[in-house]
Amino acid sequence: MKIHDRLLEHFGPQNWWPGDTPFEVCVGAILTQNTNWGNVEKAINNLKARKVLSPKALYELPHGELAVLIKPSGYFNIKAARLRHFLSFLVAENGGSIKRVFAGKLEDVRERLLAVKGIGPETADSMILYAAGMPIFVIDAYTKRIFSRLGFCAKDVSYHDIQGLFMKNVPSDAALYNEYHALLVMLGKHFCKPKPLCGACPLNKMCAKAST
DNA sequence: GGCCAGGACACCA
DNA sequence: TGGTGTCATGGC
Repeated sequence: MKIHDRLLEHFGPQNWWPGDTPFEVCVGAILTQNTNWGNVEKAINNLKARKVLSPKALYELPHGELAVLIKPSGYFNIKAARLRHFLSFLVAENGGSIKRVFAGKLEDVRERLLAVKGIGPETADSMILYAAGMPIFVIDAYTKRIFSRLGFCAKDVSYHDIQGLFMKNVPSDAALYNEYHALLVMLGKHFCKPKPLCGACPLNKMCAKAST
C-alpha cells in the first residue's frame, strides 16, 4: 500500500487548512512559522474577538497592538512585522484583493510572495496550496523528517530538492497535495517526533531507519 | 524544568 | 554558500 493511502486509512480525511477564508489561511501561515498550531489558534481568536481579521482592519492596526494580539503564537514582534509586510503587499500593492494576489501563473504568484519579507518557501507554498487551491506540495519539518527516516532523502535535504521529489512522483492535484501534506503533519505530530514513537506508527513496517 | 512546535532572516567566515 | 544565532509562547 502507498504511503498516502496508509496514512489516510489510519488518520482519515483531514480537510485542511483550518481557516474560514483564504485571508485567514494566509495569516495562519505566517503565525504558524515554527510554532504549535494550538498557539496560533489563540492568536487568531484574539484577532477575531477584536474584529480585525480583515485585510484593511489588520493593515491599519499599529505594530504594538498587533503584537499584543498575536502574542500567544510566539515570536510576536517578528511575526507582527512579517504580517505587516504581507498586509502592505496585499492592501497597498493589490488593493486588498486576495484574488489579485493569486492571479496568474503559479510560478509568478510564488515569486511575488517570496519577494515579501518574512515569507519563505514553506509559507508561500502553504498560501498557494491552501488559500489559492493551486497544486504545489508544501514541505515542512515533519515531511523532511519522515521521508529522511524512510530513506527517500538525506536528513538535511534542501527544500527545493525534496519538493521536486514529491512533485515528480505524486500527480499534480491540489486536493491530493492538500490531503497528503495534512496527513504527514498528523504523522509527525503523533509518531515521527525527534524521539520517534514507532510502536503504533502506521508506517512502522516501511521505516527501516526509524532509529536515525 | 526540558523538550518540542506546520520558519525565516541576519550575520559571519 | 553554508553554518550559526535569534526570535518567544504554551502544552506536555
